[in-house]
Amino acid sequence: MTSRPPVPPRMSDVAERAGVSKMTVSRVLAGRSVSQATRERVLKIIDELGYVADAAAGALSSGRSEFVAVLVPSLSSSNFSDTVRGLNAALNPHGLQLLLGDTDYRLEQEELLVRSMLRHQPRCVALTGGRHTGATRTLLQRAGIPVVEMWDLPRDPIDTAVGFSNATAARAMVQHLHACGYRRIGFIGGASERDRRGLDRMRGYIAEMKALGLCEPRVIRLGESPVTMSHGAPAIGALLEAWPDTEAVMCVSDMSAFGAIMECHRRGLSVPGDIAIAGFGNFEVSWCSQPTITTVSVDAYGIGLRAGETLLAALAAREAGDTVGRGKNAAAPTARAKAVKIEFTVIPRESA
Amino acid sequence: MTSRPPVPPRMSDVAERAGVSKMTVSRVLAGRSVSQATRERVLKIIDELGYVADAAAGALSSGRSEFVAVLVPSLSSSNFSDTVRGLNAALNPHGLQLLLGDTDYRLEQEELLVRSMLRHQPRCVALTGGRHTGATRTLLQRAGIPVVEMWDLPRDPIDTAVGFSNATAARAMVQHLHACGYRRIGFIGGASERDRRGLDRMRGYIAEMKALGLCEPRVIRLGESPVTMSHGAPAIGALLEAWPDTEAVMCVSDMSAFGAIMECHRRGLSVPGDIAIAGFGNFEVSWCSQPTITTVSVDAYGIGLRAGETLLAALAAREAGDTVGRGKNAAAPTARAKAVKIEFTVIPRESA
DNA sequence: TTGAAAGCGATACCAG
DNA sequence: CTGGTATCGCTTTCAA
Repeated sequence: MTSRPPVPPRMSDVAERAGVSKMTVSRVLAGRSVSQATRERVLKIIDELGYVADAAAGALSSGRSEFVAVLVPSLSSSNFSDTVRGLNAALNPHGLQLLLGDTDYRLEQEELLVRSMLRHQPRCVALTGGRHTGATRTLLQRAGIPVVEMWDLPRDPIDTAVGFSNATAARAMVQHLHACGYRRIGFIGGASERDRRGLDRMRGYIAEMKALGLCEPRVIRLGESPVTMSHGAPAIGALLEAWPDTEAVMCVSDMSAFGAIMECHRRGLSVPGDIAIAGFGNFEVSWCSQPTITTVSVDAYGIGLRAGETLLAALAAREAGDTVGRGKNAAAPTARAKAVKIEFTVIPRESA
Repeated sequence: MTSRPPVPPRMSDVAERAGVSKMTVSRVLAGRSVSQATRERVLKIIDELGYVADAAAGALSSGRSEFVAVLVPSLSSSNFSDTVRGLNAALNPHGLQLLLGDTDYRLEQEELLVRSMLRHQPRCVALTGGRHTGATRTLLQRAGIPVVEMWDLPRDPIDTAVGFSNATAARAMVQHLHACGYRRIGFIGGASERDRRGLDRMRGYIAEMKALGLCEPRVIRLGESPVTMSHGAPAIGALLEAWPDTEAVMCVSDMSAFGAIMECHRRGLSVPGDIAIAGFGNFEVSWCSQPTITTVSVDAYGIGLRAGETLLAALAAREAGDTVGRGKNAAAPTARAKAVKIEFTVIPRESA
């Protein structure tokens, strides 16, 4: 007991001390059939030695990792962090480890991250949105692994998709406001071209305003995505300056809506008395604030959960149909590409 | 051109088509000195083939990965997601990839995640808080890699720490409230024993109440961590029921404070007219809400940034002092364990 | 149920 | 600046 070896123990060390072969140790770790006595002995030695198996070696040898590449536009948005939680809830029990990346709403960044994550041979990939660079699509297709696109239902999905139409959801909100009797309705959102879901909501708003024969669209676009609470104040300020007679405002997100409502309070405008304000997302603030905020509820966690399940199903199908192995038939295109539609609901509350 | 091979190309394929050895390809990828002409040719082939290097093989061969294990109690808390952003900002430029884990405030979960992440041979580890299971400490020590504990300044750090004393910060807030003239001050926080930082804030509150000779501590503990906006309403309800003459309330987090303020509005109590309410964390809501919320500002992003820098420094020191190699001298304990103290500030606003 | 041998795909090291 | 060779630590595969 002079000094513990400075090099971490290997599987062969464990095997030696347990008087078995490496393979037996490997089987114990993988939970494969090994006699009860042997298993216990090996486990004991592993514990004594503090042995930690090397995942890189395992991945190289078996040709499969336990990684799932996950890309979201922003980790600070509760929206996407809920989706990540959902993904994790679905995938963790299957021993899969999320490799998380934050694209900052930039497609080039997404491409960079995909490229870098693909180096780890992920079992599958979850992306946000339906737009990607050509290279991203190519990379993913060549990788031949299941892919799911979240939060949108792209016309031409890479593989599978779990989401909803942000445009349709926005139209539903305009319809709701219209049904409430509002006619001069404005929209405030981010200025970034990169936030496709935000843009889709804006487009939905515009389309529905036209469809209902309401006033010309009144759109204010300001600031970066994701819009936060501090977005609302200047945005509604700009809106009211441009169109002082606006009756209702639809915001690209509850965060913005909250900021707008607070600004109205500061200006002595009552909500919805003087002006109605609606949000999007059903974030916690929308039902905790005073007044509570009318919004569109989307199950962000559920999107992650369903996306995870979709990936698991694809992996299972692959296991069944393939001889597995280092991508032998990996090129076989997932012919059963499907889309999972997530429901949304307009939730009328006090603010509109 | 009948059909593209279904198996992804290897480095040897690239080498062959470029008419060079694997080593040259490897050097090109690693950015080491290679003649300009050769480099361009290799790069071109890589692009044509869509070659993606296998990180597992690289890690096995070189004995080092590009992973950094990061564990936070919750990914949904903007607090920790900001810290993660900071870490990423510091580490990404150095080609390091975060391996993110969510412990859900549970030490056993943390241990599980550490164990599983250690299998990937991370270059270093960032943990949240100063309390861990014995096994976690042992695992980390045996791993012999730099470790940083964030958000706390533990008495006996595993290696290094970047944080502040939550108790001291809470005391500062009590002092501020006292200086404002409030005497009957209450505290509302979560009920979970697992949220150490929340507990430390509560302890700081109690200690300072005693130190200032104010009333007996008035503590309400309710709900799980992290406390969210919806925590505040029931919590302040309970507080006012138990001690109706309370003049000021200090909340474990801005989220809770916001919920409490909204509840006061519902009850027709003015803040701070009828009751003062303070938060903790300087979250966005604290300066966007109406009234703005008095709080303690902590640079969550900065904690991540500094933690990342601390890890980078440790890695650099290790490179310099060691012959590197597969953990040869890896056991050499980081004798220069240090702690980085992050400043906090009480920010007086409208609510208190 | 167990073991021996043969790689997995890259990098380190040493020559040239 | 470039190439050959020997691993790296594990799992696969096949035999016993």
